[in-house]
Amino acid sequence: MLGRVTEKSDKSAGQRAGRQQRITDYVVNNGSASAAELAELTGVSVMTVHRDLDELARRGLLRKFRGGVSAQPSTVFESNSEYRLNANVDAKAAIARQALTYVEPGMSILLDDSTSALALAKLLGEVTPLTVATNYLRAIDVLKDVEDVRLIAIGGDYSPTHDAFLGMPCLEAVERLTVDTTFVSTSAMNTELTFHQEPEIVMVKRAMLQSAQNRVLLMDSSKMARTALHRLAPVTDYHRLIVDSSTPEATVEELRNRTEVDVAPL
Amino acid sequence: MLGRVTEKSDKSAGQRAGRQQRITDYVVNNGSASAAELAELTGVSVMTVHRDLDELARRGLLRKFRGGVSAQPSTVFESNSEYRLNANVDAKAAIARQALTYVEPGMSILLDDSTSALALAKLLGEVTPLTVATNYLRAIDVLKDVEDVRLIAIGGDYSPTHDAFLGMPCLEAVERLTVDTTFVSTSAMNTELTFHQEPEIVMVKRAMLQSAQNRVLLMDSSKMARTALHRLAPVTDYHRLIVDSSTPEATVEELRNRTEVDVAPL
DNA sequence: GACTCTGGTGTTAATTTAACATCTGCGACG
DNA sequence: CGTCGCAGATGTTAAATTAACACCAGAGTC
Repeated sequence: MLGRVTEKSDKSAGQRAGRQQRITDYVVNNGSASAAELAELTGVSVMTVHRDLDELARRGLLRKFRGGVSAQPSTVFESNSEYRLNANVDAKAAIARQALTYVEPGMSILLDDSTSALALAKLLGEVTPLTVATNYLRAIDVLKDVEDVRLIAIGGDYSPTHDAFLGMPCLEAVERLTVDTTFVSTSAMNTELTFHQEPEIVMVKRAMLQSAQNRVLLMDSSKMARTALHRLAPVTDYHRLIVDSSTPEATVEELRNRTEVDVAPL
Repeated sequence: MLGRVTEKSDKSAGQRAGRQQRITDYVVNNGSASAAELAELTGVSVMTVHRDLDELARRGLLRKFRGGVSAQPSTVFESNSEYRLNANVDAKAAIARQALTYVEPGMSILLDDSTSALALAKLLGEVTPLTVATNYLRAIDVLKDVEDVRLIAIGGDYSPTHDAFLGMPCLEAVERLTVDTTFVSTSAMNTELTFHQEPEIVMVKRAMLQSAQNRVLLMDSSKMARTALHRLAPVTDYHRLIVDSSTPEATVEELRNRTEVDVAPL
């Protein structure tokens, strides 16, 4: 408690974010860690570590248990909103750019709570006027100030890990809509099926697909050749599939047997 | 730890159930209590009280927080499987008896996770052969040994508070069935609508109603003139409503404007 | 009768938490 | 320009909770 003065004096405010990042990295690397261990690592009291861990656990990055914390199983970690936002940004941007070619002024579209859909949302200002419905809070934040976009927020139970509105209220709201095109993404797919590990999310995505004339699936190559517990829909249910350019050629060929496939140019 | 010998010696085994009952009563009366307080009351160690409280909380009877436990809000408490089993047994039995008149040999029926449906399950051996599907574990236990009843268990995520299988797997299983008659109950209704406070349950009941040619609602009078957060279905969606004889005559008349109503004789 | 086995309980030490205390910027205000 | 108070982050302390182990009584086995 005395050898810490040097650390504290350099910039006493706002170190919290950095410390939490350091904690997260350490735990993800080691699989788990005790509170005392992390206090040692960060040079801060055990109490403060606990406060950090509470926050990180609430955000869905780590899992807390008596004796310390552990990293989330990868499926959970990767479905976390914060994590996803930083993964494959270039591929997602390219996919979104390609998807934009299917958006025309005057259309109504539905976006799910995926980072790919968010990337698309950021481009939608280019083809106004539009009507856009989504349950993804980040997309809502992006779209709310765009001129000539009629934004319909789909409400529901707020989920902190997804930063989105889910549950039955969401399902009912989606079921009452019919749009021209739905753009969705998901966390896992192979050449036959799309999957997701969370049943709540599956139900929302299914409802969204049902509510559209046209269904477009946005998938960056990191999701390919993976499965998850719950089946979402067969690939043939989508009218079009947009993938990024690092998707294996063989996979693309396989997919072309099932539906239209666009490879988004970088 | 020494003045307790008398208590321990009278019958050292199996006192756990009684003690937990005493704890539950005390907490429900007082609204809340501390672990130390309950240790004093029951004459066991704080550790043992904690173990009891863990179990009671897991069963959904009490809510645990740091510093003690509190009673569940009444809506939660009343939707608890254990509680419901002991409420209005006579009315439920009479309703079940009446409902049985709509069951004929050879039919396929669907039962939800209600005590009324359980009461009906207990009578089904009288009109075999039957095909019975349910997601309620207690009903499964009742039916599994009945001769000439083909029992279809509807699986899903197990919910300890309901003692039933719910969630998406359950929904999908129900959607794949079509039965002659569904018997359901719910926790609240007025003369126009039926309600339930839990969205998961609402979805399951709705799916069950969809899967049936014939929909029968079983309601004892304690559920009348109450509402809950989520709407389940309008009264007109049910083909028949069976109530107990202590339902107010005016209410029965109102309901008769909307659908067929049977008042079950005691 | 001695043995094991199991389930319930008590004891202890470590962990976690709530509540309070302290410190540090930072803006308002005189 | 000082200082007042406020808000946010952190440390301190005492109490609550827990895991792990120890203990005991009854049921069954040999």
